[in-house]
Amino acid sequence: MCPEQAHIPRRESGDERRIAIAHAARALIIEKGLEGLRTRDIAERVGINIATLHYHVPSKEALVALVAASLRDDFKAQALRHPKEGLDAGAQLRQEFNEFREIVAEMPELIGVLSELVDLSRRDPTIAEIILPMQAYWTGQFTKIFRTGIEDGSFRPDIDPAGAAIIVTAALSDCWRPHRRPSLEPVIAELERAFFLPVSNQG
Amino acid sequence: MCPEQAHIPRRESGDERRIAIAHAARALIIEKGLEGLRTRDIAERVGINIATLHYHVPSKEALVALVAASLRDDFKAQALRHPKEGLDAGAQLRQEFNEFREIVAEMPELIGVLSELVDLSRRDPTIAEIILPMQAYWTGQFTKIFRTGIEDGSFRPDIDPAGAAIIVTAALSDCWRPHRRPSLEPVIAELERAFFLPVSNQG
DNA sequence: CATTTTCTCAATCAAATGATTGATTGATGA
DNA sequence: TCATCAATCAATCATTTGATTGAGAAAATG
Repeated sequence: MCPEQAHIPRRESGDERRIAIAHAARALIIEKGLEGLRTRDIAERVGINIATLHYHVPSKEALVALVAASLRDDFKAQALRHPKEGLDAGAQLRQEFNEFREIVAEMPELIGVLSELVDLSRRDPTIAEIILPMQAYWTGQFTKIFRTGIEDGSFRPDIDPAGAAIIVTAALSDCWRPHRRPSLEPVIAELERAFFLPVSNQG
Repeated sequence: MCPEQAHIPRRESGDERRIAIAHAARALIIEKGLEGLRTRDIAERVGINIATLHYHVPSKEALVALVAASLRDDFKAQALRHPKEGLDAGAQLRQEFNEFREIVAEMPELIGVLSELVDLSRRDPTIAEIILPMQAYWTGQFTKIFRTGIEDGSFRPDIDPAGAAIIVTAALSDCWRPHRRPSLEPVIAELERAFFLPVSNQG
């Protein structure tokens, strides 16, 4: 009767499974690209049958949408972990840079998958609905920071906040790519010089 | 004798066919993404049989490499069309911006396909061998321009040429995406303000 | 305990897809 | 005129791949 079945495949709850599936999918998108993403590979990495995967996530389309939502949740959680109230514009900008450093260090796949899904958004409205607002939010954060920084005189007065925000997010995203990774710090430094007002006694 | 047979399936030379295949593939990569690229679709768009396509390009891998090489050739041709000898650094930078405007206007798919292949380079050494040097060349052009512009005093003296070059290429590439396209001019303007020295009578 | 719900898998399907085969056509040159 | 070769296609193959079916085990519910 074997009261102790050593190998009992621990039964996960639906949410846990879906999170595990999303994370496996993210890793596989980085490894093989969106064009190399296979439901079988995901199931194998999670350690479940393909049918089980389809039980939790009905279709591949839904699966990619799940990945998109998972990115959004991680981004949101990360932003909430670093409140920016009470900081001046300069400190807020440096805070954003630090958050990006943290993402690159702790969730390196996040930016890469995001960039693939931004491309996909061009052709897939379902994904666009999740990804574009997230990207707009990130750019918007920088726009706000630049606006207040111009007002309080810590940034160059002739900055176009929206344009500068695109430059910053584009440059940071670009530095995610492995062959650009070593350039992250020089690029951040150059961004600071490009927007901060030159103050002799700044630091 | 019917000297004009309206429907004769004109027989193309190998090179012509390969060029046509590369262009069809480029268009399809933009429409469906790398993950949606199908050899059948390419053959259909060129107007040939799949077997004929495989006669000219042995495998799908070779086909993507062909696309990469075709991008490189177009880039090279475009660069040669705009000689930069004799221009000062400021004019050279504006010249580069104009070249980019021209690419966006006349070969809008070029930047998009390039960006997909840069991603692919992370996983495919064959593609990396073609694409990364091309990307490095483009960045290198900006690096040189910044170096000379610092020396002749038209640019901010504390610019890090390599970092600034990455910022510029990343920002321009980002503005290729359709939802960013309207931001191209503001971004270019902001890039100029970020690197040119403020001169009251500059024009 | 009985019933229901949740979760899991082996087996299988149907379509998609990259690639090949074997034959045909037209041009070129000897 | 005939042999050769580049270019082309219809038909077909072998896998891959997203998805389904039907059955069963574990947990929750009553």
